[in-house]
Amino acid sequence: MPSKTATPAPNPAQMLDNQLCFSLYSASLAMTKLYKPLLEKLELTYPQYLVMLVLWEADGASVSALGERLCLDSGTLTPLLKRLEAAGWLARQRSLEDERRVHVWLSSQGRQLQERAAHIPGCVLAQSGLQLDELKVLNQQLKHLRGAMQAPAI
Amino acid sequence: MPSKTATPAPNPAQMLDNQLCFSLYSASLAMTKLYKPLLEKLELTYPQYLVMLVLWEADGASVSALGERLCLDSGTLTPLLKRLEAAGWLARQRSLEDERRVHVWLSSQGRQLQERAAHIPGCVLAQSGLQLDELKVLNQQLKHLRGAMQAPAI
DNA sequence: CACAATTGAATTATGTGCAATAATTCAACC
DNA sequence: GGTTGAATTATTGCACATAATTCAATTGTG
Repeated sequence: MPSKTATPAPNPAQMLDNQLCFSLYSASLAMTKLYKPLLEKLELTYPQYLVMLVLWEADGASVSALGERLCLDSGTLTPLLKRLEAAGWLARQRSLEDERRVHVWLSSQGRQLQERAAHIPGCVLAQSGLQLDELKVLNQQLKHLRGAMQAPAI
Repeated sequence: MPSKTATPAPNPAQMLDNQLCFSLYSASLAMTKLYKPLLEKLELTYPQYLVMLVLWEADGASVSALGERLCLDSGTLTPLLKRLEAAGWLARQRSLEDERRVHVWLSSQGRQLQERAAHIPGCVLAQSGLQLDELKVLNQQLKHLRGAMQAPAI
């Protein structure tokens, strides 16, 4: 029943509990699950919610601008945007000036959704059990980490 | 070209840069991309690598034990384990004591892979630009956050 | 022992992420 | 004006994640 050779080398650097990557990964999945019941009422998925956040700040952004802001590429965004368009939250329109570009415009329903979603950050904060200060610090640390990881290899 | 009503209410709580959820989400995706070139040489995906980390610590774990450890369910793990089995890293075997259970055993190649993967944590640490201390603190904070988010709603 | 409830894994359907490729358009040059 | 090269989006294929369902095996209860 036990493996022939017991764990050959209990390398601490290879233990799951010591992996920042796993904490990040599992915390991110847990966060998505936390949002799910809140977003279901708006009929949004979590990545769709992120797109709406961007559009509430910058309506009319191009697909590539959305991608840059969210660190996602068009292969992810195009079908996602089509679903948001089918749901009536926005419209995609090819730019007249540069027909390579596609811009995304909120519908009036899409703009109204901002108010209906205004309670969500507070709900999540409450559920997380963190103080606002802690949250801000962690947010900064994670932004810093993301920046470091996106930097080109030396 | 601009939207009819300019941003109706610039609610700071709804701005992308203030969302811990997005920092978490984007940092996690960036982390996966950081691992990708390292794991490609071992022909593992990132979630597959996590499974291997668990098995190197606890060979013969059941599917449900793996799921509990990794916060993943059988719908994710079953096809993933089948791919790892097809690649020759492990074997799945139904328990004789309780035939509902399926246990996962490393092959000798799977055990040998641990050494071939031993350099990865160091590579990622170097690329992240963090000091080991910072990393440990962040790891603890994220584990705490995950725990809070997994706690049942009040 | 009978039988309902529970558990564990697999299956199915939907929605991301991402790499690779294709198609289209724009800009610059000849 | 036509052509070439770069930029941008769309498409395709694969691998997760998750919820919901199904099915078999086990456990608990009387």
